Amino acid sequence: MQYDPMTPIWLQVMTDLKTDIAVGKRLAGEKLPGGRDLALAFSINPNTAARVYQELEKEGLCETRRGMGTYVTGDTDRITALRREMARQAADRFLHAMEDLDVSPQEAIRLILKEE
Amino acid sequence: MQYDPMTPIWLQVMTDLKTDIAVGKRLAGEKLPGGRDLALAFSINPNTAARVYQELEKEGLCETRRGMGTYVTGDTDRITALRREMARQAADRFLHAMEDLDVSPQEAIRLILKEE
DNA sequence: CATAGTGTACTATATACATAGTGCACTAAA
DNA sequence: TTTAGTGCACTATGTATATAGTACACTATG
Repeated sequence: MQYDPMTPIWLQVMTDLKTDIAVGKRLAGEKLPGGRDLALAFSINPNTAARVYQELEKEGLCETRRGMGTYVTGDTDRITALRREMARQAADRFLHAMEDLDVSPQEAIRLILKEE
Repeated sequence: MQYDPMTPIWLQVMTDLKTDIAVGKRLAGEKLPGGRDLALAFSINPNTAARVYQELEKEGLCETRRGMGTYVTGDTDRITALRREMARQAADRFLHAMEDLDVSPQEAIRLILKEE
């Protein structure tokens, strides 16, 4: 995984894990890698890995139990909502950019269909 | 203008100016605000404003003449290409997000048409 | 109990970002 | 020539990020 130098690494790894959870690549209740293992897997510092889990927990997407590890939340409704939120957010960002660039919705659709 | 704390301010202001240039709100050859005025207009530090113009110049979107100020490039082809680039980039980012979230192109179109 | 795996809390260093402030050189115009 | 506007080059401070390294406490298991 290569990182965008303009975005905090913890945020990029967090987004990656969020996506995995949203699409079921990481299941509800599943144990996530330990902080040190996550650091190895993503080639980051253990401190940064800890930050990732802290932020995920703030959003109610995982639960940390001291001495045991970090687990994906068991709240399946939360996970279902997450995927909708992330898709909606991406769409809104795209629409906003199109608006700023004076690109019509029709032309925007043509863009995502690669009919350039 | 309010800033996203996760993104460098110079990049956000730069994107704002790029968009203005792309859609013709700032015309080719037009004089841009002086560094100190830009700082006032965007509520940023003059040093940060200078950074914005430096980065814009790196992308060939403006030209700086010492003692005179900074001007939008006269290269209209470059400006025309800019709008296409920015739109294409936004579309690609959106498509990539949809792919990660296992959202089909059809559903993606429904999202940007707000048919949820 | 001893151990491995784990989360957590520190110290320390380096870099980027954003701010504030000062000063100087260049350009055009009064 | 004087002035205003401008780009540019500094110093300095504070914060966030990311790294490295160390240490400690908790949990489950052998």
